[in-house]
Amino acid sequence: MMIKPYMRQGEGDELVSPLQWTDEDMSSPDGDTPMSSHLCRAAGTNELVREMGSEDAEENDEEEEEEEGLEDDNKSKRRGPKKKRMTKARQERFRARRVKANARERSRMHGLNDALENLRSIMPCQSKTQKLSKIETLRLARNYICALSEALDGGLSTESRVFMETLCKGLSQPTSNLVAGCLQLGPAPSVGMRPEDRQNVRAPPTPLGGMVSYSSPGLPSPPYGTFDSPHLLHLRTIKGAGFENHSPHEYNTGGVGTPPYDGPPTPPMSSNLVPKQEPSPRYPPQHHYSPSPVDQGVYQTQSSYDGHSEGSYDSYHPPHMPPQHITSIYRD
DNA sequence: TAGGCCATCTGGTCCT
DNA sequence: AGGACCAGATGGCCTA
Repeated sequence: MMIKPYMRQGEGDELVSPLQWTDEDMSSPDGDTPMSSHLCRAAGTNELVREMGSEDAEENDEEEEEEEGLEDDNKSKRRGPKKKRMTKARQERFRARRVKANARERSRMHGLNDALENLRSIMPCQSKTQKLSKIETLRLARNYICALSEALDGGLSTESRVFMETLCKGLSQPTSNLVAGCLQLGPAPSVGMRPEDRQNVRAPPTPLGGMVSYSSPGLPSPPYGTFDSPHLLHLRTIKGAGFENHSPHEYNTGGVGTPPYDGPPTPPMSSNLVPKQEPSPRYPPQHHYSPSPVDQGVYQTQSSYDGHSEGSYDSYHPPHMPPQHITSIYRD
């Protein structure tokens, strides 16, 4: 159990949140520095501290009920709405509310995480060793939907390079590598994979008779997961199928300063893709994949993801930008 | 050690 | 009044 800074150790191992602190907790050992230091640390705000004066804790209940709603005569007159004094009774109510609200919020976030986990579970790429982060899960999900939509429209083969490019758009390099690794699995799907990931490998009913073969050479043998091709729709491959769909994610301003998501495809699938090679044995199964400088050279191009805050990630949709044509040396 | 990711607490706002 | 939702703040954990 993590000990949160705003918690204190209870009697046993249990942790006590500020809202469960007793009055004693709210006073420093010397007795004159009440909860302010705790709560300021806890919430990054001193609003509560302002409301909950330490003197209130000294008052007995009768005084509290009596004072509630009364004005504080001896205090200087201040503008703005008067704040009710935080009596002991109000403190208790406040704590109870806060504790309940915290629990609800926790529960809500857990629900959100569960939903995200469900989403992860249907993603085409899964790895037991490299869990997709929340943001990457959402990005990949969006890409996946876009790619499948394109495939449904018949403009994109699920085995094409463009399909993978679409999947990798805006993803971080590690995630792109994961996707690429999933797609690169050929006749010997287990080669270069971690043992725990190998069991995930399923032979998909692809026209190629195996896993979607899609690789790039510099791709080190990975902690990659599997590309769950049965998810895919295997449509006819359209020769020379360009990348000219018009879903919003394809529009970008290009170049540096491009909004995080709508930039050019993530490097691994981009212009540097080279013919497939045997996975390198230099990445032992236990080693978490970390591209060597050489490998990075293979995969690293301008990433629209890096260097941008995530704040504007999904909010930016250049309205009337022409679709980007991906230049590629790759040929189907 | 810096940076990414995460869980949690918190106060504000909106809605019922 | 109370719940849902949201965003900010904070600190722990992990990895490069």
